[in-house]
Amino acid sequence: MTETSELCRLDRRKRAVVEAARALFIEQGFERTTLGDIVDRAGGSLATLYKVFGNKDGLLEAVVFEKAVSGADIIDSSVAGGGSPAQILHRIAEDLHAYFLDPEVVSLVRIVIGRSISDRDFVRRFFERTATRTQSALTTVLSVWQAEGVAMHGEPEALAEIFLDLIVSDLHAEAISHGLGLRHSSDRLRARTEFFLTGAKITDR
Amino acid sequence: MTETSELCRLDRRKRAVVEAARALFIEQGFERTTLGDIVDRAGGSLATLYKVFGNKDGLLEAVVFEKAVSGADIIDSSVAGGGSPAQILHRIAEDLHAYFLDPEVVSLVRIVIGRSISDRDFVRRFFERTATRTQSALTTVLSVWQAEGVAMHGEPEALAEIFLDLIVSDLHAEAISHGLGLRHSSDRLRARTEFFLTGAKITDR
DNA sequence: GCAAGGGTGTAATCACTATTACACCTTCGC
DNA sequence: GCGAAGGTGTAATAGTGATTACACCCTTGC
Repeated sequence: MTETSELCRLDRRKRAVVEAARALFIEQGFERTTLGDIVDRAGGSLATLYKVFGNKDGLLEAVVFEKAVSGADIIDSSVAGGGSPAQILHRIAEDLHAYFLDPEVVSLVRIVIGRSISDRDFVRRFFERTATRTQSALTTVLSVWQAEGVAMHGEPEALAEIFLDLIVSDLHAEAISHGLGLRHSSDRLRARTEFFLTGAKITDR
Repeated sequence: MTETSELCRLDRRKRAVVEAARALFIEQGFERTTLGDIVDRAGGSLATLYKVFGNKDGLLEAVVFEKAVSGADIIDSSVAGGGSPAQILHRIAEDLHAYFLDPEVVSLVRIVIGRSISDRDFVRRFFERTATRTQSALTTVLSVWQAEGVAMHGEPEALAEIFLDLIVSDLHAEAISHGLGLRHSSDRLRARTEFFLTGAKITDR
């Protein structure tokens, strides 16, 4: 079987459908988007969509998990940049914030929350791949610092949780309030990271 | 109010419908609850429901805004209890937390978020009555303390925001993750309040 | 008691949309 | 070119559920 050509065609179709679906879900929400809308936008046919994704829920799954990236990679690469704990935390804060406030991510989160009422398992899998993993990555970073002799007040896990709450809370707020006049300036972010450093009694050097 | 007799019949009906609707919305979500379900549970008739609430959206509005209490009252009564700033903040934290983690409140928030995609105005009004008002109440409290000479590091408004993020973030997490193994112990709450006091450099007398 | 008007129960209406079925094309290896 | 395998377009199917219409039954003020 020379599947390359087969997969290629199918794959292109798949991708086009997922992309159209994502755009429409973000724009109008999951329930309000009809499969007809999606096919109109993506081209192709309803029959193919059903063959590939099974049903509408399967399509949502494909859309969501394509974008469900954990912040762990962001944290790791921020750490790799080197510097003092304070410098690294400032960098992590900025990078995470930028990622989590990406409008597409926010919209997807909003959709996932909406579905959480009827499908708990779905939302569990989503957050295991995103929030949970991000938190353990940060916990690890703090633990390592602690082992290296960096002074800090509190358990790494609890501190990681607090830090993420301070930084990512804007994602929650955005997802919840739909951009209700939040100011997420760079200064504000720096101030919060400083607040964290003070609260955790992490002294730079 | 001597109108009891007149209002009584209609009012009783109204209340029964709102109550049934709330229970069902919380249980199954807004979209999955049919007006038939509600009438079955509340008694009465579909015709009355339409006469009183106009349509399904009107009913949701009635349900949500009945429970949309701001945390401002909670804050005010915590303050009225007296004590040092630290003591008061600990009390506020506990009371707010208890209120915001009430399963009914969490479920309603989840529903509101779900609707936010299609109806921004609705969610705006909801959060203006709840979160926004809570935050200004706390800002006022901190400002007063500051004026009275309590040392603190940072603007009252920014600090109020941070405090609420630290304390109420569990509401977000609950609403978002649908109770994905969160531990919200009393110790954890106290630790976070302590963290806040340290970060804000508020010294207790 | 008794009309009148509000409340009730039921049965349409009406629109919508996921899902399936099916008969026609396209592509692609040969 | 050719013949499948797979893709496409369109038209059912089918279930749902908001909304409306309407004919009945209470309550209630007289």
